[in-house]
Amino acid sequence: MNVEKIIKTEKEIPLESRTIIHFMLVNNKINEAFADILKPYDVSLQQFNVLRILRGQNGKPANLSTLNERMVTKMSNTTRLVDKLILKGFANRIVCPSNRRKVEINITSEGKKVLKRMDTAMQKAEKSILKNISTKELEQLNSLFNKF
Amino acid sequence: MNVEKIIKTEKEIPLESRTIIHFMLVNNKINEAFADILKPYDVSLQQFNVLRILRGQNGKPANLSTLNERMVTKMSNTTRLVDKLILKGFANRIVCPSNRRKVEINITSEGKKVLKRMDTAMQKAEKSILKNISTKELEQLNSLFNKF
DNA sequence: ATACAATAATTGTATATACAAATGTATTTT
DNA sequence: AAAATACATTTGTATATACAATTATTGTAT
Repeated sequence: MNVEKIIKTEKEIPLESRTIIHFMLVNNKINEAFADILKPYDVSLQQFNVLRILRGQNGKPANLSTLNERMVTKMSNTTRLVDKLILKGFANRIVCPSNRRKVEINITSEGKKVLKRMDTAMQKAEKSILKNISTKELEQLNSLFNKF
Repeated sequence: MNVEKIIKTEKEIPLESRTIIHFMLVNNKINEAFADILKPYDVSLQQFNVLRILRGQNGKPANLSTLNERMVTKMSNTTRLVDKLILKGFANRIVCPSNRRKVEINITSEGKKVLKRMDTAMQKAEKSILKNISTKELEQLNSLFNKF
């Protein structure tokens, strides 16, 4: 992935800016790859992320603030994201009996079923994205990312 | 930046997935920092990017496909992005006389003026984002990103 | 017990983005 | 020259996301 070629510039980009642009380019590539995988299932990457969180609860319902805390990309309208999952039959939502301000969200069995299929496809995509990166390099990336 | 802490999970995340999640977390952080800087100017990161491309043209007008080629984050509706810039008085657009299918987009002097101020603020943000990263590490990141 | 503040989620509204279809123009083929 | 194709952009429509205001419920202070 060559930055200058992709954004078609002849100018020398300062190392700092170049790194950030590079960062964004790789991130876009990853996001597009994942979005492509998820498209047939009609869920966004964020919706997929929430489904995984819900499954990870092992039956214990999640409320909105829990979801927000755990989402990789936090966002300012989880209510509507969950609306979409419910509409698709992948989740359900009831008012929390012990605290009627809260809400209890669960993944449905249909949601689990579809998520399982998505998982397989997503793992394949992950492998493909990282096919040129060695374990040592993955560790390097992680420790560099820690500095941000 | 600790992945497990941020997404509040106790489970061990496989190195591959962890790297990608880490990637996204850092990217989100960068995007938020930049968005915060740009918010007072009422432009999005993509709009800022297009303004910079327009300025980089040095008076030579750009058409939509040129913009699309050079944008860091390509998107499927550059017409409307440019609409917004025109609405804000930062750009103008005329039909290309030599090929009436095309369009000629230029940055206005108002656009240049505001962009100059944004640049200063954005550079500060960039510095702050990278404050813990050495030159050597920046080079490492770039060469690792090349593998994607 | 009432008033006030804090918490949790929802709703309204605006902008951003994705994608397909449509429009208008230029080029190529027959 | 007319028809077909290719090109460049725009428009319609749907979804996604951001942010502020609102609603409903609970907790706290007087």
